[in-house]
Amino acid sequence: MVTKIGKRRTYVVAGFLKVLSEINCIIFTTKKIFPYLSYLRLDQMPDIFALVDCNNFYVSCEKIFKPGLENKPVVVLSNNDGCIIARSDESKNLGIKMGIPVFEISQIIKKNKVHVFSTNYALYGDISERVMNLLSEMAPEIEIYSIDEAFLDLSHIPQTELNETGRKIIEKIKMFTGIPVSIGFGPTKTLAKAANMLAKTSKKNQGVFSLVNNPDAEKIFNKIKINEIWGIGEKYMAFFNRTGIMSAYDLQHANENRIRERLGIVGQRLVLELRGTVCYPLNQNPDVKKEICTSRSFGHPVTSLEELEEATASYVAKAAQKLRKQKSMANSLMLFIMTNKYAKGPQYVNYRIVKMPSPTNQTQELIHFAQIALKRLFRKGYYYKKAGVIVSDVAPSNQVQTSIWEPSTREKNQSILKAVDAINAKTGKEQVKFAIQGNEETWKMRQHNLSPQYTTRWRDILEVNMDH
DNA sequence: TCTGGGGTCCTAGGACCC
DNA sequence: TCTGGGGTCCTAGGACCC
Repeated sequence: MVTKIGKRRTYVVAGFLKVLSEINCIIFTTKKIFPYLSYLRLDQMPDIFALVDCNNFYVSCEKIFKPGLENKPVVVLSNNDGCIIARSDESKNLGIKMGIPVFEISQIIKKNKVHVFSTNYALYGDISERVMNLLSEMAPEIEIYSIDEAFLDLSHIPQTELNETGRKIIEKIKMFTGIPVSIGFGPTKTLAKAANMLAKTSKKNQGVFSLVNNPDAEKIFNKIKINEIWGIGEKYMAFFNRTGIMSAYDLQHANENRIRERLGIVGQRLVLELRGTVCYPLNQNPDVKKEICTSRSFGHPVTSLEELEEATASYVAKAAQKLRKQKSMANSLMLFIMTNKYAKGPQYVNYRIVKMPSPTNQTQELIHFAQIALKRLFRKGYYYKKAGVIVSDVAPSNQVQTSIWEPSTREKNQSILKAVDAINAKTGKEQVKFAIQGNEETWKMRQHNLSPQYTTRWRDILEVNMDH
């Protein structure tokens, strides 16, 4: 009798899967006719997602090479030494909030001897790569989601071994890179994210938490506040609070169709993911960017066209180099300049979009178009604070349509730029650049507390004194 | 008197993320 | 004195086509 039921079950499950795969085909062909079905993505759905997140990543990177910072309050600042963008636990306990301008808490910093670092992307980027390489070895599929986070497909791990696997991963990352990480498991990305938050917030979880068939799910979801859920920001929170949806539990049991009416497909996916239905599969090659932005605030207010020309040319050069690195070309370029929105003086914000005659990734050409845009944008008599360039409509170089308007100098310039990129990559900075980028860099951002590039520049590598 | 209907593509802006 | 930077996806509406 028992075996019969067992067999029958298997049959039922197999039949269900078959139906599912058929639905899958139908959905792909009819998605356009029934867009409301588009939340269903039945291709490659892992059963168990893990989210690995580095704890206080930038601060942890600084700590690797300065063991004396252990148990001390540490913060890392944004570009231009403007805002707090990373905090050690000790700094969090001092009440230092994420994202606030550093001058607002100068008293707290002084009084508690908080260690302050300028942002050091060269270092963080390199450490990140090491962490991600290790993670790739430990899972069949991985999606690098940000500089300090990755989703793993751990469907092959038995549920009973999840916690142990999590602890092993933590140990390995710590041992090989010195970076502490936390891990959350869940049947969807949204739930893995939530589990990760719980892994971090409770000491007794020791950095690992699973929401895969968790028997206390109801109690746990009741405690998760609506704004703690991945994908819910200020506006959505306001909407949910108005409708009386305050916790993850409330949202799980909300009327899906009503949410869909008000928040569209994004809202509906939130509900489904919380219920355990995968709407966001693992995305394994998100690397090629669709647009590339380079923008900076200036260290000092800028008034002259010449300085703006230098600064924007430098930003364009960076963007062009990123384009070449991912083997892409851009069809369109956007340039913007703005005054300091916090200052009292007259304000000016403007942008200009240039459609280029043929797609390119050559610095010279892009600078040329940016300069045209800048001359049209520029107004005398303002104190400019920030400028930036965004190249968009990006396509792979080998798929680009050639045009009869293509400059005849392309090929020659291509080899020049190749050499420039090679030299600059080797020295780790802009050793070779275009004359218009200037040399003074009077506009350059402030970075008063920059740590050395321990892992990416020869002269910054630590020396160990064997005498002690 | 009376003026279609269905579709695609593009873009700007909004919302979110780290 | 001082207030970051770099992305993605979705949607509504306009332009355009037949």
